Amino acid sequence: MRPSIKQVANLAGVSIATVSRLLNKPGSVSAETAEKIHRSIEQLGFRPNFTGRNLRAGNSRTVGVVVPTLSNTVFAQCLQGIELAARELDYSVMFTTTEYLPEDESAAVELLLGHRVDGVILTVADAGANATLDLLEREKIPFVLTYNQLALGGQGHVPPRASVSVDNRAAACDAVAHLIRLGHRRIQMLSGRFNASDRAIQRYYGYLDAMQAAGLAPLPAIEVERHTLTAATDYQQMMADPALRPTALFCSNDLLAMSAMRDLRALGLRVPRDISVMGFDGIPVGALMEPVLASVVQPSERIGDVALRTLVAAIERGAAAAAAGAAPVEAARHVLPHVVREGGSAAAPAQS
Amino acid sequence: MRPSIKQVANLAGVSIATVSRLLNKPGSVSAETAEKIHRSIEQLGFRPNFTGRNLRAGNSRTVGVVVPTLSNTVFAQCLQGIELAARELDYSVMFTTTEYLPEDESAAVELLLGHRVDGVILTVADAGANATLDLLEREKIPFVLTYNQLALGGQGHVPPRASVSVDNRAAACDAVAHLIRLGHRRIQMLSGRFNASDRAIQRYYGYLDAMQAAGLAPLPAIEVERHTLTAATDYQQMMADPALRPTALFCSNDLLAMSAMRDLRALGLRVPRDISVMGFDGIPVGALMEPVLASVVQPSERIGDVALRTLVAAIERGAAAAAAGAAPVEAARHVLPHVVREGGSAAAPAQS
DNA sequence: ATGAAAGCGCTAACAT
DNA sequence: ATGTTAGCGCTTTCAT
Repeated sequence: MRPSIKQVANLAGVSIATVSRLLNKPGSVSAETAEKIHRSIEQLGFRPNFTGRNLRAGNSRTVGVVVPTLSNTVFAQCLQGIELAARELDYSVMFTTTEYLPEDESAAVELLLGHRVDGVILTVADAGANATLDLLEREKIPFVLTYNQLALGGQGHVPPRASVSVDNRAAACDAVAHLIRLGHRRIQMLSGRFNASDRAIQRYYGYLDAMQAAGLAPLPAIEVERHTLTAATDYQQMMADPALRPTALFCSNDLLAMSAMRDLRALGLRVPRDISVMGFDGIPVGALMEPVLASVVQPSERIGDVALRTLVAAIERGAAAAAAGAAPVEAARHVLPHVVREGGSAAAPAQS
Repeated sequence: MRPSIKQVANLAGVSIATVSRLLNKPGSVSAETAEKIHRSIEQLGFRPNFTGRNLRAGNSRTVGVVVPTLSNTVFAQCLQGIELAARELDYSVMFTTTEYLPEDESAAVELLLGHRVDGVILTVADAGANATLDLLEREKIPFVLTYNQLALGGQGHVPPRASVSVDNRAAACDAVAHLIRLGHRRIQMLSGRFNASDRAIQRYYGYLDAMQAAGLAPLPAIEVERHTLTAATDYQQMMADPALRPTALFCSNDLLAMSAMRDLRALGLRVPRDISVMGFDGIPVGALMEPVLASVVQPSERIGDVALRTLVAAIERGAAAAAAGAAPVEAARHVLPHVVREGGSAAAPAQS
């Protein structure tokens, strides 16, 4: 067993209370006792046990993070932002993945709650009707959504929920507007499964907005399984037939866009000469490619950073409120700015 | 305060021990008591508190993970592999980043040790002489290195350390041999800072091996700050001058390779016509580009998976050993296979 | 300035 | 099959 505060106390010839005091407010211990204790700590290689501390304190200075996957750079960067900020604020991060499976969302959160994390940051498939979020709410655990965007004031009582994201709908609209400005009229949206991502739905709305604003006929979105276009036969047919083929593709995320470009090449089509492609996310590698992947950039690392700070603020506000008696929960809805990155993958359509 | 085992016991009219038993070995509780308790648990929304359990048990079923950054997909994938395996084995993951700063390595590990993680998975700058690893060893906390590769039997007593990686030297050698086979003779290696990555050094040795085996004159590596080639003036000069310019570039990682390709384009050079580029890591997006990024693929997610399983095995072996009295530490050195991915970015050099 | 003691939630002897 | 109790490491009254 590792040395505990007790061994330190024994060795230093003081009570455990004094050791604890030295650790927490060093001012309240006499210089010579402090000296003795420090020596004992050194000698034993003592390290305070957070488990004991947490049990006593009822909080863990740990936040839980739940994201769909780390295979998508977007979430990796977000987690990166969370971790950096957490370290700065002296919080630890417990991390889990859901693989886009809603049932795993609740399991993940259950586990985190078991660990008594002080709060949770999560990206869920659908923030609208979500049992996991309801659970969090029931348990009065502060949480912040990332990427998910809440529909403002739906039917019935929509509880206020904190979130950090871009305005997905407006961002998508800007992206499509960019394509329209380039001269495209037949624009097809390619999307990840709507039921795995409420963002994708918002982005489709943004597509509709832009098309309608320009008086163009919107097309139904083609939903594809994560990055596997080959399975989407309707899509393949559309691409193979010049009459059906759109002049531009708007993809709900960059990975999808890059996969699409690869597939188009396999079909003998050239980007942007034969068809333009625009993505969403603005992952860094997109800017390294040739042509540069046109995309709408969301500040993923910043999203993580803001989410963590928002969460910690809520945690500490909550703790203060618990101490004071009141419990005013206020949910901040952070909408971070997006930027349209123009890129060689989106150009004016060929004259036909 | 959240409901504890005590409230459940009260409500069910049994002792806390009985509740605990139901939770741990349900067989030892009568059907009707179980029924009562379950109802109470349900009613109170009770969830076992791991903190209490951990304090008592002396272990946390949590592993710590320390990687340089999540901005490099390689580490994100590795973490993904770790998380998936951890979830399968019912372990939780506490995660930290070092930003390639050795001093942050120890801080990170200190923090994890404070949380009493049962073991640690880490990628350090230099696994050779590393204070953090020494600390872990002193504390007898099982740990597994990822990506880092230990020099076998160095001078003095080299403690056996577990690691999971590819054979960086052989892999780099294979990559360069591929370039040589294509006809290249003047091959320059571009590398991340050697002092931030012992892998980079191993890969440089691999480069030397391949060059020497082919009777070619190796060039000193050009070390660049993470992905910023623009600052490397010697490199810029070399590229600008056709007489100095190598016919192929071997980069110590894919991000670097992709940055290099971008820069070469800016210089008006075309890949692979004017110069070939080969990377290392085999990140998935490399295969989506055109030309496909030639690279040597290391199975990052698998590295994470194997690391976690190795670690858990060590943890549980350790626990068993502690119970039995003996304490045989055996360090497994997993060398996973790499694969050379040929790609359009590496082709035969132009006749000159 | 320091110590004694209670208790956070839980499990594991040890009774019964 | 169930209850009683001690104790994991720590902080925090309450005394002194």
